[in-house]
Amino acid sequence: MNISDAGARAGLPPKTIRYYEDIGLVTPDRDPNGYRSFSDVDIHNLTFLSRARALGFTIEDCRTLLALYQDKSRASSEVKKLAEGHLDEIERKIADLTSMRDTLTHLVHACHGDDRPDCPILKGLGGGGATDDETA
Amino acid sequence: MNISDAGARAGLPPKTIRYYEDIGLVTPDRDPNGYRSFSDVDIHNLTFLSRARALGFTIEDCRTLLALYQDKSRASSEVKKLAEGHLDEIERKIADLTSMRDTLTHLVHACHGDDRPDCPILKGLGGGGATDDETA
DNA sequence: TCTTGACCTTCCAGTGACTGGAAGGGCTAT
DNA sequence: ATAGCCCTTCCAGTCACTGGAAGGTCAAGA
Repeated sequence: MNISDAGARAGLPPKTIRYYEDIGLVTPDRDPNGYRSFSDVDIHNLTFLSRARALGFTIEDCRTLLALYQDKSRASSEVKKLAEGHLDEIERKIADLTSMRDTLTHLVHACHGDDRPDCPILKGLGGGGATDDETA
Repeated sequence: MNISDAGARAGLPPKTIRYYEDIGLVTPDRDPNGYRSFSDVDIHNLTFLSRARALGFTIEDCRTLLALYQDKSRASSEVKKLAEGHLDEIERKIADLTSMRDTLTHLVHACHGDDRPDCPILKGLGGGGATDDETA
């Protein structure tokens, strides 16, 4: 199967698949004309990678996960440990973003947003964080 | 003031400040020996940038915000529009991460995590998403 | 005076995970 | 033969820094 069809099945653009080959995540055969030829196993592995990436695992995590996937004698604890570590990372990112959102929501709500220059958002960024009267 | 002290006040590493100068966000004076010399206004602008970056605004957004900050006749609606756009982006990221977290949490909970090879996490990534018995 | 150590300077390269584009070759249908 | 689409490789760019090398400056201490 050609790279476009493989990509359509795995849910990945051809460019990304070439990149994955570059960094050694997949090793498709080649047809006599030099075209990559993807087997069912290749497609399967690409789909695995696509899903793992969609869950936010880094490429290096994906490399490890794929190796564990192919190692029929792996310990599930290894997979779980990796997944839990990633879960922690996701939680941390959500917490960071939520904190940003809360601060920004506060500032946006305080800004009337008309054609006058007075702006609590800019005050919040430049000043000490007060939105109107700092002498309270 | 030297770059290290300026960085300490603004909450930015010297490297980052040099980078900000490279891309034209700040333009500190120079002492006769070639060292950068940061005025109070420079520190203020750097602090503004540091806070805006901490809220997740891109560098280009920061450039725009800084220009609006310095333009005493800006319309607050422009600032608000930019902030709301960024807020939408943050919400989208939180939604993406939350979806990842939910899926991953489900998989992690289904995995016993011992020294046996059976692993619902890998099954979820490789197979159709089933965690144990697909013939149900 | 000399040296040490901490600062400063510029410039180059690397990060992560692609993505865009150029230049050139292959395949199929008309 | 030609058009149009696919394939190939290779190079450069993204974003916001960050690390490191090579070299200059300055204040304090022996």
